[in-house]
Amino acid sequence: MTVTLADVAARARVSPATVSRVLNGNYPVAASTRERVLRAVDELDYVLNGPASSLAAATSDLVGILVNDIADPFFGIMAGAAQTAIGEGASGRAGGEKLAVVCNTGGSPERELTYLTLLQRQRAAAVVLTGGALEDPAHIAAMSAKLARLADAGTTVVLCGRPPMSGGAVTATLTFDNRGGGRRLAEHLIALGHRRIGYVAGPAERTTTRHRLEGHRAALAAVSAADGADGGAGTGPVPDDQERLTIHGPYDRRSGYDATLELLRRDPDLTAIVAANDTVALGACAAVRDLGLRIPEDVSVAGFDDLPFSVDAVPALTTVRLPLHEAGVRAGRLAMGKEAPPPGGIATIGAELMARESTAPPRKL
Amino acid sequence: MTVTLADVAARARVSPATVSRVLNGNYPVAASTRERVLRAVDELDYVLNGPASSLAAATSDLVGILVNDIADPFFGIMAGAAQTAIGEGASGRAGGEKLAVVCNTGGSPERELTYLTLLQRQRAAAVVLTGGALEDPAHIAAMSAKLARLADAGTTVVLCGRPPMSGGAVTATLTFDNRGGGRRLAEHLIALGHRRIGYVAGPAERTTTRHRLEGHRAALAAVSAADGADGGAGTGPVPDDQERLTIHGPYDRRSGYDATLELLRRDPDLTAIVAANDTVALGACAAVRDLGLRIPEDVSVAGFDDLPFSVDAVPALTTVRLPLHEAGVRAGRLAMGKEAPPPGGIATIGAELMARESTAPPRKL
DNA sequence: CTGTTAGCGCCTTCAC
DNA sequence: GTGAAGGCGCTAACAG
Repeated sequence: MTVTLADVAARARVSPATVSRVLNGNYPVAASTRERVLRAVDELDYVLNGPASSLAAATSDLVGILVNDIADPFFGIMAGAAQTAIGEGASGRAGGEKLAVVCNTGGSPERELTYLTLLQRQRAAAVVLTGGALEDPAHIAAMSAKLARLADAGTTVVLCGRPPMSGGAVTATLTFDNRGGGRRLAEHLIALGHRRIGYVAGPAERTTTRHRLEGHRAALAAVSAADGADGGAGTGPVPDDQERLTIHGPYDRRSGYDATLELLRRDPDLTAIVAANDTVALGACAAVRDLGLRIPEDVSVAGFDDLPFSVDAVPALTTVRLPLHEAGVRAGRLAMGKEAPPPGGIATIGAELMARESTAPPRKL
Repeated sequence: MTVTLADVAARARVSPATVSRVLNGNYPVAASTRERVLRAVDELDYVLNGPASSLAAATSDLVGILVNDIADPFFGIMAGAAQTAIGEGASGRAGGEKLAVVCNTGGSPERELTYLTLLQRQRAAAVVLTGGALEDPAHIAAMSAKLARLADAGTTVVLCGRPPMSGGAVTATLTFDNRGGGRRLAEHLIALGHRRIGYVAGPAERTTTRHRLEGHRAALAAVSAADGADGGAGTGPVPDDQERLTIHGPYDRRSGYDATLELLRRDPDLTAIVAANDTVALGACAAVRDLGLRIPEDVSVAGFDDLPFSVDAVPALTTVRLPLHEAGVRAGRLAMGKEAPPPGGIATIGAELMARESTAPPRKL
């Protein structure tokens, strides 16, 4: 029924081993022989049996890319870039390519582990984990163990936009400077004169959430110390109870909307809202407008990530740019061994402030 | 080094065959035996060898989902929904799950075929193709042939948000009513009084592009016939040369921006711009604003898809809603055989007009 | 440079 | 309900 390597060998009048060699291209074969084999492959419309090949070779050409939310362009951009970088070297004829494949965990720790097991089962050549990690100690331990096993089995592990993990299982880590980005964004608002700033944070247990928030708080703490109790140059002092001005929620539009309504209810004198990311910021903008307030005259709003739609928001969204595409490409190359890991295995990727129209000096009270 | 099924059998004091039976769960095994085997699996931290298993069984648990652009939420939402639907039935312990995996073609026909070959190689259990198809006859023929081979090998093929293909290879097709959506959107604008409407279309050779445009043109042709030469109730007659008011380009923000500038240069009297999708519409909005025109007072703008950000655009974007999530879930279930195919194998999914603030009656001249 | 020989780890009839 | 044996299709030493 299905044509096998032996059939090709018969038609080309060579041994199966020779066919295997020309197909894998990692062994010298006479040009004329190769020619004959390739022709037989075409004539028979032969397709290699992946499982058989993987079984015999004890490796596969599968590369897994794990993302938290495939519907979020934040992950889509990174994953697409990584997939492209991995798919390169395509000889057109589906020769030695890897099958780069993205797996959507939906942010669920169980599914994250399940996917890793599934990939382990397939003897994946490499695994790329993208985006923030969960801070639950049990889950971290489970992940470390799982990654260690994968590495043992020869799978390359790359982290992209994710904090470093202890243990030697990880080949390379590309981590975003979320803390620095958060800090610079807050400093930008402070420089404009803002002191009462609401913060719509992401899910509490995620590293990305914590780091961005820490950067934000650090900037506020610094100005608080400098200004003294009188509030310095800005509109009053930095409020003491930052917790009250922070609301956690998922990384979606709805969370931004609801949290912003609540923040402005708790403290109608807020002059700015900072959101966990651009999507959340969009929701925040909608809430501000629905309250009859203007952006940025009445309330400034800022996001994070600089997704493609952010520049088209009205007013254009002030945010922090993360080089998602570049990071994805690099992660892909790292996973394929096309690029040497950074010194120490860890590279920090900068986050750049993009000051646009959604932030401005606060209205004088 | 790596623990095999035989190791588990030895530890559980049963035969390899028995271990296989409890792992696959498709054969009666005594409860006590099963218990013992499962314990051994846990103690040894055994992970099934996928390739070996697939080779012996001649099937794999891999399911491929092909998308044109993973960074576009249009595809992300469908793919995520499909992946979730396929991943269901997870017994928690990575038992009988499928490995649902998304492949990004980047809209390239070669990569589409390459991915199918790769999936064929892996003996994928099912393949879901999402989004519009290329209309190049050669590519269509190649795709049909490839899908036929996949189907022959036992792979289920499902089309989601894609036009039907001839040939019996496809198990089920879910196709969007792009034509109807385009028509209803145009009718909405016509009812508001618009007659001179610019159209920023997608890539010329894609079915989605053509169908949406056809719907649009059909509505205009109808009103043109009804109004007669005097222009009827609207602001003047429907222009004859629709080609001149149509510009093709990729499905991205930039294309919308550039094409809109060009359209308004060609005909400054346009009262509305219709975009191929919401992302393009965002670019169109930016261009209109940069020309110093107001939306919708000076120019109405509309999109297609109703992606999550569209409701937060300012003004909120009039668009056509496609039930992407529902379609994705259904495609996933179809791929898993959890749901019977629609009668005739083809189901058309409706497209609903979402009239919002970015469209209004044209200013009187 | 090419052919021969063993398995890779598992599933699946068959017997019991 | 369980064990024994053969083979799935390919690759990787070895020879030659």
